Amino acid sequence: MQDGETLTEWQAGSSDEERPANSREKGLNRALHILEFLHATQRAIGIGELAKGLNAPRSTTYTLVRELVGAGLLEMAGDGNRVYFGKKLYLYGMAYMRGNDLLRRGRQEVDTLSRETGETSELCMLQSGRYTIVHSSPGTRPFRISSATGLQIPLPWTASGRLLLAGLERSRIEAMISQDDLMLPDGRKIELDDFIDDIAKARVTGYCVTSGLVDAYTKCLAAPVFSTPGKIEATMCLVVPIDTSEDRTGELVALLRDRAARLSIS
Amino acid sequence: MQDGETLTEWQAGSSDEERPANSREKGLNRALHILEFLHATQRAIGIGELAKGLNAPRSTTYTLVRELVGAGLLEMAGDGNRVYFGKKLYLYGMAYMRGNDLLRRGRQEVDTLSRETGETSELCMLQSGRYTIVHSSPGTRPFRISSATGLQIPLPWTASGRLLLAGLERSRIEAMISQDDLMLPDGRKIELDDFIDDIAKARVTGYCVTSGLVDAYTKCLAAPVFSTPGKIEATMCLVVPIDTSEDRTGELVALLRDRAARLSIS
DNA sequence: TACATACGTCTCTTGTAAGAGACAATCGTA
DNA sequence: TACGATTGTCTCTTACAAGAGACGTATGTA
Repeated sequence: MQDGETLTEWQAGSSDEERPANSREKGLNRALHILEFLHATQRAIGIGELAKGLNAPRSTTYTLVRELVGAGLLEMAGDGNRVYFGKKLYLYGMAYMRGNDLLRRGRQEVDTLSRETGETSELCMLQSGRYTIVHSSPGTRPFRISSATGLQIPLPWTASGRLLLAGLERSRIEAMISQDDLMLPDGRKIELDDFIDDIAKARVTGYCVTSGLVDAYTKCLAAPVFSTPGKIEATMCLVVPIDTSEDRTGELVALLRDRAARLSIS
Repeated sequence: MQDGETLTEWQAGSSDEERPANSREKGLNRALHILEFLHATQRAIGIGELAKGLNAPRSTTYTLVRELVGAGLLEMAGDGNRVYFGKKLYLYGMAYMRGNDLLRRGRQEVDTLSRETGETSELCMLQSGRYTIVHSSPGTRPFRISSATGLQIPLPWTASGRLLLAGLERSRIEAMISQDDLMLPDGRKIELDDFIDDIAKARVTGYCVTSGLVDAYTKCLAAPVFSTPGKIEATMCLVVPIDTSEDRTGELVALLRDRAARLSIS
């Protein structure tokens, strides 16, 4: 996990946060931080460790955890003094899914697409300014490139990222992308201008393909899902081996665009 | 929905709440109430209406909703001034599921069971003292008895309820059951003593069947899922037409118990 | 046995967030 | 056009929650 400094960065959504001092913090905010922290760690964690990770006072953390456990948003994990997400969050999440056509149908499309093609398929969305894998279905390859639901990746590293930002003004895009985001895992740096060009291009062609960005072995194909005409709400994407032939890539893109379009009709 | 009075009853989990007065309420609690309220209504709702429903001050409600929307736990629904659950809750919920073997495997078992039998199948758990359908799979009957995930039903109305309470002391059971819970939808009343007898019986036999409780047309078969030996963590259940033959019922119970036991090995 | 860390609970103070209520804007409807 | 109802924002006060820190206990390890 990151050190204390980065704490403020993955705060809740709203981009323009005022930072008066390290004075007292509202309980609700602390609680939201706790959830966000658990989402990042992806496993149960001790309360002390939690307090340290958030640099929140221990006493406050104990109180909050107790309240959240009481409400069912958190649960004490098996061994006794660790906490993780609770059943209530699962129930709320399912309720969200039920009320959200795009998500519900998108999951199905992704599942069938990966079954049909044998490739890893994903449904992606913009979530508080970050690229997020909302649902993914593994594919049948021996070396499958798995990526967990909820994983967040810098926008410039992905084909979907280029589509999700299509239609936004340059200034909004700049605000969303940090210098770190432009640095690929292997050390290469993407130029902001190139990235913005890519976005414009993706917007026109209606799809996007990137090769060897997140890792050296995969290609990423993405197609937009529209909510209202012109507004890209999500993307469907396929993650395939980088040596996939031109022909097959073309076929897959066509299929992908078709399925994504089907989702858009909503 | 209920009137303002019932508000205090479906508070967060902890059973023993002190109620000093209707003085100031903590922000976090208000927020938890909002989530609980949305879970009950199952649809987007206006902020004013929300404030009224919770009898919370309007100004506070606006502030909290803004914060929760910012954090992604809530989203403004399509038309503009209604709120409902947000993407974050879905992501947290999926994370919970991923970290929870019982739930993950339970969902699969339920799905296959309903496919194999053609009957509606459910995975149920005790959630903050209430019987909760955690996952359900429709079954293939023309008149299927559907019941949404997250639905909460009084414990005495169900076969699963009898199993989930097995092993608790009488006093704890009494504390969990209100007079309303003992009143069936058709007006009949279950005697608390009968209910507790049923629980003891279910505990011994290792399954439970109830007929025509929630409605006049269905029978409910349930089998326990153990986390640690002796501790019932969940139940699997089948909802079948009330005129299902003795023989078939027996077969189904056997199958159900087998599957539930398989889940227990965890 | 002593020492250093971590855990969970409690008490007390004070900075601040919850809430009352006023305000302007936007409805519908008579 | 006048009306009542609803919506979203803002200001100001004070009741109260966030936090510092002490305490007792349970670890591990030298």
